[in-house]
Amino acid sequence: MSPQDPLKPRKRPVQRRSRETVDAIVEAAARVLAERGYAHATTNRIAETAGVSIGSLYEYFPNKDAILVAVAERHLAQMLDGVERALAVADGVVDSLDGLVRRLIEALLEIHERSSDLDRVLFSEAPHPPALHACVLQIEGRLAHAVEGLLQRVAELELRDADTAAHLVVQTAEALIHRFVQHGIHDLSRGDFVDEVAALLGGYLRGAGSTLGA
Amino acid sequence: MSPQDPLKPRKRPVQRRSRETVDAIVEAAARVLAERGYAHATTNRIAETAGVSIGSLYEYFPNKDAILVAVAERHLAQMLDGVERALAVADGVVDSLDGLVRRLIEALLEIHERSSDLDRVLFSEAPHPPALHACVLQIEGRLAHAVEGLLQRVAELELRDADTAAHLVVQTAEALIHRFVQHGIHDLSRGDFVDEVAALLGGYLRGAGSTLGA
Amino acid sequence: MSPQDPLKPRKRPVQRRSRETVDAIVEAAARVLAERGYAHATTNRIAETAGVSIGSLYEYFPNKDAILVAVAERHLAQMLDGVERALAVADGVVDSLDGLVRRLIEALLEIHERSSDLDRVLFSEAPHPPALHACVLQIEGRLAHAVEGLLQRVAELELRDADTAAHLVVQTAEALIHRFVQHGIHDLSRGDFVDEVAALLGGYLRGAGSTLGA
Amino acid sequence: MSPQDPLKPRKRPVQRRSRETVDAIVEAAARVLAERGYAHATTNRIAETAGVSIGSLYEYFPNKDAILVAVAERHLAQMLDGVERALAVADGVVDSLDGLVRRLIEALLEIHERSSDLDRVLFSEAPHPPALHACVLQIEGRLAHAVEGLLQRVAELELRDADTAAHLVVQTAEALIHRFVQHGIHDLSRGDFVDEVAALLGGYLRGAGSTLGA
DNA sequence: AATGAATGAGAGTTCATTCAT
DNA sequence: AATGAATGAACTCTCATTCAT
Repeated sequence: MSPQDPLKPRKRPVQRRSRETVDAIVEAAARVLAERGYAHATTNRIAETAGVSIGSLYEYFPNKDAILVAVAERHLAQMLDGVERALAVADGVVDSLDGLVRRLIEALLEIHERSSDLDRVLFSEAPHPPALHACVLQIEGRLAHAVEGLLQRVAELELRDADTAAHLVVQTAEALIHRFVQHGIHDLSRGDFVDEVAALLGGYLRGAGSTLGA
Repeated sequence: MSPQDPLKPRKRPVQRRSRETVDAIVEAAARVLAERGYAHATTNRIAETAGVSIGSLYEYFPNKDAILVAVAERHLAQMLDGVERALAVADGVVDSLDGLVRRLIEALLEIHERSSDLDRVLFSEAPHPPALHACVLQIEGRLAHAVEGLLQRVAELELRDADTAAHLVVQTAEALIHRFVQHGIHDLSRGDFVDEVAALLGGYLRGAGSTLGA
Repeated sequence: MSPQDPLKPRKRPVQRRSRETVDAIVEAAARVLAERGYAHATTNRIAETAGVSIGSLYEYFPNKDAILVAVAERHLAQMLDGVERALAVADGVVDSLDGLVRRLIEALLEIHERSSDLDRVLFSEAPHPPALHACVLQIEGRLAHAVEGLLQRVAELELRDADTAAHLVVQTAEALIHRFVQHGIHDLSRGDFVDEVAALLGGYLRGAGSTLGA
Repeated sequence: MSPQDPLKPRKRPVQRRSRETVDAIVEAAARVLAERGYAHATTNRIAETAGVSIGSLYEYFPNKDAILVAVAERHLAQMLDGVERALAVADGVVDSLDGLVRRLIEALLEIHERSSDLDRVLFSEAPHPPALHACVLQIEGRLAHAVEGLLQRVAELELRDADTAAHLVVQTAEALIHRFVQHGIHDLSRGDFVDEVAALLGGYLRGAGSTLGA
């Protein structure tokens, strides 16, 4: 009745059957997107892959982009989950800066490696409706927040603006890792790449207190 | 009829008139892509904007992606040109590391700001055929090479692997600046952003000799 | 399963609850048709508005057109009722021809004004299955019959074929009033319009005896 | 480039070939509409009937309703033409009121009889976008104007407001004839129907001078 | 060399209707 | 008697590409 947000799922699936349908659609969409790219991921193909009629698909999603957003949301949530789990190990332990940075890089790297095709489609190829962008922002914000919390426990650091530093670290890691996974960087091996990024971020964080303060 | 590279322009424009037609098409494509996005940049629209019939467009380009590649090539060449020009000022002068890094950041930032719409379309929205990717690689390689040359003149540095360092610097700067121009980073002002990136890259380069050497 | 008139309601609603459900559906359909037009009055929307599941709707109506016919029947019955009530006032009184004609026009006009949206949808926009047409015929017949009865009491008239005259009067009034309410006629004010139609019908009736007789 | 009127034909057909294409489409649309009704007159069916690809159809018409409007415009123009031709005979001759009225009725009747299917679809079944309505208004206006001119030559008449009278005559004749052709009126024969309408309009016009003046 | 009318596969989306629950 | 998830044929419309002129 109300002219609803054009990218929000159409109805809450209340019954178990419909919940499964929605899951099947999102799952199928992720696969089709990863395998064929955005342009060839047609709604009919997604429905077929999900083992669901096209009508059912449109029962739950008002249009193609809404599916895209749902896929991205699920994917980003999984990513965040993975990284948080990886960082959580450090929670009790007093970690060195280098250890922390490397754990972050490794976690992000593994996740990107596991879903590189979907990553490419979702964050390079597909249109970025505001809803998707907002979702990315939120996830990166939460990731930065988690990193910030850890940074403040590292004895050797005295950051002037931990918030900004955390954001820049996350953005830099994300961006470089995305590039590395997608098309490599200057033929660097995986190990060398990690070393370089660790050096980059470590150097930044060690200097960040004085730099901004200067 | 003969099997030909499907993304290379169809004929060498030998005559002057042809050359102008090709230029007009590429120019028009760049404008249409920037203004309407990849999805709405139809070949008919491009031809119309170029003041050329759709038939003529296909005389010079075998398909839509070939136009895309041509636009990207031209755009990247202009970008490289701009950065090289900006860095060239430093050629005679013995520059400080910080000065060099900031000049690089400023040059890239200005260029991205000037063409942010086209950048977004070309590097986020549009499909990335191998030919385009190769082109990007080449440009980034040349940029890294230029940066490497400058790095070796900076007295304070003793890089173990200047080549890799230069590549990473270029990639990091590129990636962060692209993100900053497209959707900002954590509400950082332009000035603060430049400071942070300078700190990031400066710290890396100063530490790079020992880190890799360790 | 048995071949059944495809536009007749499916089951006699014998029980009270069923009767209420049917009424709710017809009422909802009338509203949805008036508010969104035939093309956007989907059966799902009607069921939802009626507070009934789509399954239940199809329990009582074999298809969409059957709902349409039911709405039209109810609407026409209400119209007839209104006009008959308005004319009934004249029953005891010996009315002048002009008074009778004006009362008819006013009654029809008011009714059309009250339900102009539904009128438009029902009689202009929607398909006219035979069942609907039959219904219209019947109502107009009864209306003509009522008018005929009144005409015969008007002293000043001596109609040769009161039946035909009554039908023509009703048809003309109906048609002109429908047009006037839907899109106006030559910028005539409501009052002027009534005057003109009264003149038209009055003139016809006064002349009808001799004209046909000639 | 400009966001054009969504119901205006897309391009002026300049070359002869395209002019023929447009004509074929409109002609085919008229036939398909008349034969299958609005709901089943799909754009693909129209294109196929016209012997033209669906792409070509959308080259010249931005959407389905634009075709409808084009059909209506052509049809109305033909109708107007026919009536004007029929009335023109009276131009030189000093006609009696009854003669004039009958000639109008006959002309309209013949035209409606010739295209009753299309009439039904165009004016009852199909949606009435404003563009179509404007077109109807214009034609009826011109028809009324022509009738008004003739009325003023009829010696026996002294109309107070010839403009309004002409409009009402045209509207009434139109409406009744449309009904008569579509579903008959009270089993009246064609001849009787013409007599009745002539009586109706004649009576009105003869009385119109004094009625309005009263 | 250039034109632009024509093509048609295939896209996203709707909605009357069915049927397992 | 009632539900509402599921269906899928059919729709309108787009656009990269071809080819007769």
